Amino acid sequence: MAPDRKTHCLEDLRMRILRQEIAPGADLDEAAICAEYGLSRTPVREIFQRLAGEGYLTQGQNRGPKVASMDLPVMRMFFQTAPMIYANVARLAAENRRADEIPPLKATQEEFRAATEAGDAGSAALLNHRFHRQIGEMAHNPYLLASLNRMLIDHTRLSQTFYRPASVDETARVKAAIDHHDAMIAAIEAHDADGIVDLTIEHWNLSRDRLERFVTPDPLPLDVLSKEDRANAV
Amino acid sequence: MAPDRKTHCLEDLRMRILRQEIAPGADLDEAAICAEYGLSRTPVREIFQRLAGEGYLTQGQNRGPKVASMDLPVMRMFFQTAPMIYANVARLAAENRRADEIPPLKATQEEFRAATEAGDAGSAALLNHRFHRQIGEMAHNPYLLASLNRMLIDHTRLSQTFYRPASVDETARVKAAIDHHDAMIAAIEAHDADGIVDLTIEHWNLSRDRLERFVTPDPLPLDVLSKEDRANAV
DNA sequence: TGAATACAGTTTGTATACATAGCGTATCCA
DNA sequence: TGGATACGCTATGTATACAAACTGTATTCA
Repeated sequence: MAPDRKTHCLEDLRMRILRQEIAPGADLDEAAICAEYGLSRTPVREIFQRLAGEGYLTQGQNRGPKVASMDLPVMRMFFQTAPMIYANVARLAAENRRADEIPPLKATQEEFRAATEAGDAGSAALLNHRFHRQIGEMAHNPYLLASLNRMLIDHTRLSQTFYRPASVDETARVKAAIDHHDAMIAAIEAHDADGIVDLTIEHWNLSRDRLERFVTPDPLPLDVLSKEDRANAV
Repeated sequence: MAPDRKTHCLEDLRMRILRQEIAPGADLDEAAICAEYGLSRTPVREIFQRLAGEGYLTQGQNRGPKVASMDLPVMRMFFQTAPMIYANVARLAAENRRADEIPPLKATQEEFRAATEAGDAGSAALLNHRFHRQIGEMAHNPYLLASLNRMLIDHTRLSQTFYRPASVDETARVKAAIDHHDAMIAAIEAHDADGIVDLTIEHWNLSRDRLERFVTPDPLPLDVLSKEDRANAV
């Protein structure tokens, strides 16, 4: 059915952007997407509008849509703003959550746990995204939700490498993140606002360390080139 | 030219929603808007998508667009969240503003001053909206800007009565708001982050008092009906 | 009489054809 | 040879026709 194709296109584009399969700053080819998803230009253009509204894309006048970029000034803002938004959203979620919102959150967490254990890094990042989005919705605050959703787009894009642990140390970090989620669910369920703020800050610190290492990785060793090579290099 | 008509339609709908000429919760008639602005359905539908992304409208599946409602739970969140967002945006604006962003802000303020002096309540509310939006953009923080813009939609809708001062006391409040704006411009220009946070809180408190009075007005006098009338009323 | 279903009218969604605007290239002139 | 202009191509924007879905009403059957 047609709406299915449209919904699929929308969600698939979101996913591809979050997984950086479509890189930040890349131009989207309308015709190619029409062909790929079997839709005409009209619904595809509506999808572009929608994704632009959600912060996945930017659109100029008479100019194709571009995937939202992640340049340095914006990244600075990301690290500066994230803890405030995350902590406040979490507090409101603990205060305002409805009982029927708990089971879906737990379900996401189980899927998330399974994906990390299966080593499915891409799915894990997406499920982590969904987990935090669900908490955002439980806050029932449309104003903060707007910020949170934009933060999560960039957070998920940045964290693509996180769930692909390269070392024992990083495996431990992923396990810690899963434990945080469990504790966060418990705190939300118990209406423990102060508790979840602490947990959220802790969770953020874990994430931040990893993200900052990704943004500013260890420098390459200085002596990879022998003196002769360096002399010949120019 | 066509883009002009489209842009005009977009901005005019925004304005009509902000001024509550189209009430919260109202359904929009696609055909009527096409006819009114001389556009076909395609661009009008794109405008709807865009306005939905900005938080002016909500759209359901196979269902016409509705103006975003302002129900009680959301209003609670509004009052709870506004000072945090406003204060943080203002701080960042003072820290990150570029020199070329100051003159447009001053220009808006002059238009705003003129509108209040002319007693043009609708324009004043819209120019106040633009003033705070411009400060939001000067923060150069896309995450917080998303929250701010959504807050300003509801703030402007709520404040429709503000610039239509009914009493000497309220005239004084409007004057105070204008003075706040002047001081805020000076603080931003001076990179005075702490200063503008204080100003912003003060500005918010002024606004909040007025808005809360609008949301919960003084009760009607109890003795409007005489005893006999009440006896006959049922 | 009440409920359920079928049908008509309206509204929403999609496809396609057409119009316009931006962009690169090639050619011509100085 | 360098620059500028004109031409054609591609991509973006708009209009319209068609399809599907929803809504309200009327009719029929229990």
